[in-house]
Amino acid sequence: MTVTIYDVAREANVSMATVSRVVNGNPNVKPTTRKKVLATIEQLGYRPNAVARGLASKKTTTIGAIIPDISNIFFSELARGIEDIATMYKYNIILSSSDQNKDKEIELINTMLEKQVDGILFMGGNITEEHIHQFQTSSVPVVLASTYDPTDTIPSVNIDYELAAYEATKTLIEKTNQLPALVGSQADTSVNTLKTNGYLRALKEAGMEPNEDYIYKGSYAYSTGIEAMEHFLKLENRPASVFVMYDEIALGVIHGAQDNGLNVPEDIEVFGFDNIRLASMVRPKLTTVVQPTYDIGAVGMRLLTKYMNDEEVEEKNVVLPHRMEFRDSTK
Amino acid sequence: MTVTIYDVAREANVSMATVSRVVNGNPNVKPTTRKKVLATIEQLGYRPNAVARGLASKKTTTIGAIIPDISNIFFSELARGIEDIATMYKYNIILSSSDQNKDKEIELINTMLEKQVDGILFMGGNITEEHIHQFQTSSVPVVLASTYDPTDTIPSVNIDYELAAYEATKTLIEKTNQLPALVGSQADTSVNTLKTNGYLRALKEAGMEPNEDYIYKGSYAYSTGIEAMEHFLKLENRPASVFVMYDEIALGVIHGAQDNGLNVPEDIEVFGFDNIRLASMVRPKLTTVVQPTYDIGAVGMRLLTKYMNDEEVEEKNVVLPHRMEFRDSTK
DNA sequence: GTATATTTATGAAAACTTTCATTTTGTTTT
DNA sequence: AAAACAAAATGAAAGTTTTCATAAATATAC
Repeated sequence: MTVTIYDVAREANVSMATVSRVVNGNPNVKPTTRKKVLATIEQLGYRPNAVARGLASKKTTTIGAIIPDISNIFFSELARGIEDIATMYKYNIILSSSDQNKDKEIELINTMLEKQVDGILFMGGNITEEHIHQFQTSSVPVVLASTYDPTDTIPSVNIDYELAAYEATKTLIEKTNQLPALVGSQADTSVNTLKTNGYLRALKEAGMEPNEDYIYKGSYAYSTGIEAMEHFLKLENRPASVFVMYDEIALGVIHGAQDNGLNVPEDIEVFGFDNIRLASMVRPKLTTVVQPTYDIGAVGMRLLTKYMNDEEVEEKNVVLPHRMEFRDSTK
Repeated sequence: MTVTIYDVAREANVSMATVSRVVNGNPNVKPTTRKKVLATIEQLGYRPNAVARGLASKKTTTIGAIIPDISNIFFSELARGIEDIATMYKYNIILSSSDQNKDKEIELINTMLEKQVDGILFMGGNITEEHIHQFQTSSVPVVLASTYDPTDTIPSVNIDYELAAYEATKTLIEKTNQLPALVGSQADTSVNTLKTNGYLRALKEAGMEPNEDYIYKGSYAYSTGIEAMEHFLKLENRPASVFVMYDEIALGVIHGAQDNGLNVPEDIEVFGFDNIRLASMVRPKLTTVVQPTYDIGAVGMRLLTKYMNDEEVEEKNVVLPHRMEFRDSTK
């Protein structure tokens, strides 16, 4: 039914090996033979079977990408960075969302290894010892993207989340001379921890004591920002500024303020994190930490290709630059 | 190096066939044998090779998804719908962005067929005869999602875009008694055509003539909305309302109006399309056509599983319901 | 206890391509 | 024309699993 390399070989009066060479562009084929084989391929409508090729060559030209949630605007942009570079290097991507659920993450890693991917790009929440063990015993290279491994064992691409959060918080302190609030996600992920640490470090450096009332953590969602603002407004003294760990939540904070009659930034300043596309699609436009989202994916993928091709890698743990973009949600 | 089914068979003193049966849950294995095999598998760390399995069984439990742009918030939500159902049925997804470029689309279809996917979920721009020919000669089933095939040849999941655009436009006409403007994407895609047709039909029915000055089409981008608004404000008479073919562009329209001192909806009413998450993350919240984005993906994937399992399909071309959600960008 | 049916296990073939060692063909040199 | 060399082509193995026809073992019926 389906045409195989064997059919082509028979029809063109050559061996399978020759057909294989023609298909793969190996130069050791006489031009006339190549022409004949190509014609037969065309005529028979032969299409190489990548599964058989994968079995024979032990290369699938497919990589696995494990991502917390593809419908999340941050990760979908990151995914696009991965994809563009993957396409450039002729790889396909098996993409799966893990919801940062550890069991699902481990399961996905195993499924991908069974499918014989040539490499894995992992974006996750918390890297546990079990993760590291999986990665280290993996038969193919693994690269982390936007995912912090405290042991720096696994190759990775990140920004300095702690530093960025520190800088943003420090800026708010300098602007207002008051204790900034912190709003974020309560999920137990390394990135969350780092951002919180940066916030605390800036406070400490300014001689400020953290105030529990000024820290609000909920789910990773716009609504968390609304809730946070409602919480702050119930307080005797509401904060003069808020550092928000994610832009999407920051939008909620802004709207929570506005919906309660406050003006941003006059009454309260808001500092976001990520610079998702929405950040400048909102009024006032959001001041935020710019993270090169697309590039994290692209550089991560490029790093993975280096490992897959056994190229020399000069920097195993890449830290990309971040910066603060001052827009209209801060004074 | 890697342990194969053969190693397990030898070590457990059974045949490969028996190991295969244990791995695949075939009941024709004596419990004691199963236990022994399982123990050997555990001990040797055997992991089935899905590529070899795919070659032998002619099933890869992988489907291909071709999507215009994974970083687009609409498609990433659709992708999540696909993924959740795919996971439910134990399929993995090879996901690729086509940028609605026809050559790339065709190339991706071929790559995926070479990789022996069990089915293809296609989201694209314009379905040409070449597409249809590809799909019809494909060895595996194909389902279209949010992609209109004028010939209704290929199974598909959509909403009635023409009707939805008609209804939205009609609503604006009834509210304002004036000619609504149209803002959208100029890309030559079937969905764009359908929406434009719906707009024109509502005009015609109200006895209104389309006015070129009131139609602004640009790229699929927030900035197009800003530009459109600037264009309208240069006109002698600016429109009283705008039907926008995509929410993201509609946000641009709203901000373009606001940045020029207009109030929405008092000075100009804005009607969007899609109901992306951002629609209610903006002030004023966007009135829009609600499209069940996630469900289009989920239903599309479910439909594909039916074709892959040779199940009976009662409805080849599924049309999901849409509705209008009135929020604050219309009076 | 034999015959029959059922369950369990097996060996070999099939799936399709790449790879590698080897042979054949063709060209150049002397 | 023989020898040496390079280019082109080949055959067979390897890769790992599923599948199918068949065999062996066990259970059931008479």
